Amino acid sequence: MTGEGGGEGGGSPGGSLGPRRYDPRVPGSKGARVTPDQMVVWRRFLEVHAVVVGALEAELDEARELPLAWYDVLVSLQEAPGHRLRMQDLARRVLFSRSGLTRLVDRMVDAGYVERERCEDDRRGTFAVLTPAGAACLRAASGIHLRGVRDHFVRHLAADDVAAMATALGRILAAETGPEPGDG
Amino acid sequence: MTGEGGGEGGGSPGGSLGPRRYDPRVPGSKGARVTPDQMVVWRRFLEVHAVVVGALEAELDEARELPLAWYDVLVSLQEAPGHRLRMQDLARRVLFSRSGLTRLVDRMVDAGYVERERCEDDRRGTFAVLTPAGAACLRAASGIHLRGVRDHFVRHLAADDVAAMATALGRILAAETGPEPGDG
DNA sequence: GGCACCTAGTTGCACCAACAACTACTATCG
DNA sequence: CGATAGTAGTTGTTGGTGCAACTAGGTGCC
Repeated sequence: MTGEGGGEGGGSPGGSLGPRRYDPRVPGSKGARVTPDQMVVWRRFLEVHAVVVGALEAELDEARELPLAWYDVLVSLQEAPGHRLRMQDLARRVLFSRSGLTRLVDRMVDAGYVERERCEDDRRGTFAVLTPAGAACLRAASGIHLRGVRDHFVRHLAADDVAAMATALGRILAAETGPEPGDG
Repeated sequence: MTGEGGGEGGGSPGGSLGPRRYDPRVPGSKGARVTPDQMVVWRRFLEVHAVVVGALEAELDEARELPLAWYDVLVSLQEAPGHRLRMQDLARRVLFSRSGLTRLVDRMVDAGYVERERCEDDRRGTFAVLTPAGAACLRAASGIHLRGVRDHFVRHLAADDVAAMATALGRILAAETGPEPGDG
């Protein structure tokens, strides 16, 4: 999935897209192209993401009727000072659009896990605040989630895998998200 | 983002969830909780996925008006013998549900990239077959996509990163897709 | 102080994906 | 051969997600 569709027709980041003659099965491509080894990593990366996230979602939903997106919101609020976050900041954290977060928070308010609170300093703003019920839900869910992360993901990683991946992924994040790291 | 309250970057664990010695609910593996280092890898994994896939989707859609899911289907068909695949096999490949794939193929048939073909051996079955237009679309798109994979992902990986990640991710896949992962 | 411009959040709308029910076909067993 | 169970694919329905438009409030500039 989302793997190679053939080869690469040359081209540098700023240059023109090149010709379309190539053979994906010839490993002779080199230079700035994506090598087969690199493509294997990319494909496995996608597949692992799909499989592991799918498993975590299923477990969390089965055990607690809790969608993974809800869990993300609960974690973000739990970690925030005062257990509250402006909608926009929360949206950035959980990688949602504003509108998507509005609806998501609507549902979580209905469920009693979150409350909205008017921001006094900036009357445009709204805080999403974790309720006791939300915190309790998170406590109960975190065990399930962490167990899943361990069983489906980190359990298979040796110590040097962890180190190597932390470094490599950190390098990608640093480059892709700009000078400031995405987490702080 | 689907992480947990554990600390990031080896600093203090930001939330009340992290500093737990071990969770008694964790079955049969005392002390084998998720360490902060492991949690960092998991969170970065998720973040990299979101950022890189988002960038690739945007580039492909901007340049070719081609959703990433369409590209995945084109790639799968291109790689298949006879440039055709049974719906079910295709669904497994692109990690879609049966119904989702039916609708997706509907759209791609409308676009002229794919054709349906009755399976003679098993009259229940249907093949999705790549059309010349689909192959042409894929050729044009693959350059953009591969460039994106290189620029946003593999470019940041050293040679031993590639080796380490291929091994580690392969181990996860083998474990998660081999036996039934029905933990819970 | 008033107007243009910006930001925060919500809502209308369209699209997309999954679940479950359904049709069509195949395989198994008596 | 006919009944039952199982498989392949499609369709009805439902829920979630993003873009663009909209409202409300803030900021800068004169």
